Amino acid sequence: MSPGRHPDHAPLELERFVPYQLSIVSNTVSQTIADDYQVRHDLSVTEWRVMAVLARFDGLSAREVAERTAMDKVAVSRALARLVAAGRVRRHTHANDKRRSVLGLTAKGWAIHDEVAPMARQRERELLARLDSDEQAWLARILDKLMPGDQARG
Amino acid sequence: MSPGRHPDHAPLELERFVPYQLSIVSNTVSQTIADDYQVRHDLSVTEWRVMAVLARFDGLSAREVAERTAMDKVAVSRALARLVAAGRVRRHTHANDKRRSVLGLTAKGWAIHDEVAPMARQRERELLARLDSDEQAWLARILDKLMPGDQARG
DNA sequence: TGCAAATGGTTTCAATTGAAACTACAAAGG
DNA sequence: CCTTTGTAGTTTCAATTGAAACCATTTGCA
Repeated sequence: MSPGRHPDHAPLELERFVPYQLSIVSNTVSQTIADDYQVRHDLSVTEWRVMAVLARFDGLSAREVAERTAMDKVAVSRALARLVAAGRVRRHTHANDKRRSVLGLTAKGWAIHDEVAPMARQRERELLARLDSDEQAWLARILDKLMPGDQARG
Repeated sequence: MSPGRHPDHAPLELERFVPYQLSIVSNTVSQTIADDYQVRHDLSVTEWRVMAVLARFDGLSAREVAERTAMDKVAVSRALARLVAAGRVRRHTHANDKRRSVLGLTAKGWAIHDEVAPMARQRERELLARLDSDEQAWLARILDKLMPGDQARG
């Protein structure tokens, strides 16, 4: 290598670089879903994730919501503040630990959930419709393997 | 109300919902790359993308950079402002159109590129190492199909 | 020509986000 | 008890981002 020069630059081909592709695909998909119904309900992606988790697991604390949504506790705290203010989530204090909150969807929250969830599934279907069934199966398998926290599982 | 599942409402299983998985995987991967070298060089992901594109295509305008990085023009403008200020990108005005800029990496820009690009590839390899070679091949194919702008190509 | 519309790029202002500090409560050890 | 340390959750402040307005130049066309 001659001094002071950079002879073999081997530039990255962004459009074939997997982390870049993932980011583009992910952002496009999330944006499509967000545009469609979440803007309509004045519901951010983070808020929707919190609602989705509370729909499955009633009575979680904010920390548990954070764990299950892969969001940090500040983001969860802010999402919850909005959701509670909007009457979509109820929050009361844990009987045996006054630090913890006990969270759940209200009737209004369920109503929104029941409208948004099928739509989200529909968007997922539309995304997957661009793949044939082999590709769909491989994608599911690949994403399972790439999800963090899955390294240990065979 | 007992804690637990609400099967009648068909709650979304976030961890099997493809858009969610994509977002988690994408963010984790990008963050890993960013932490590693880009923070070290005080280089954001957007700045790195601009540099990667200019490494391949010398003399692009800002708009062309925006097209090739899937970023909006405001983000590109800001990234360029920082890159030019840091002496990593040179910018001059197009001879026949004084609105357009003509962009390229400086020697300093190339030096950073030549350090970051191999590292980015290495991280990509580490990601893909979690998949077997069948899965790697399918992932490449699937991402190509899911990349926006690819719908038309058969 | 001359003037409206379009284009390339930047700036502004408000909303969003992230990191660290902070409050309140709980648990554990002396 | 009382002090230290840890945990749940919120607030604060600065940095980042996005949308719209903006400026300069070019283009289309009467």
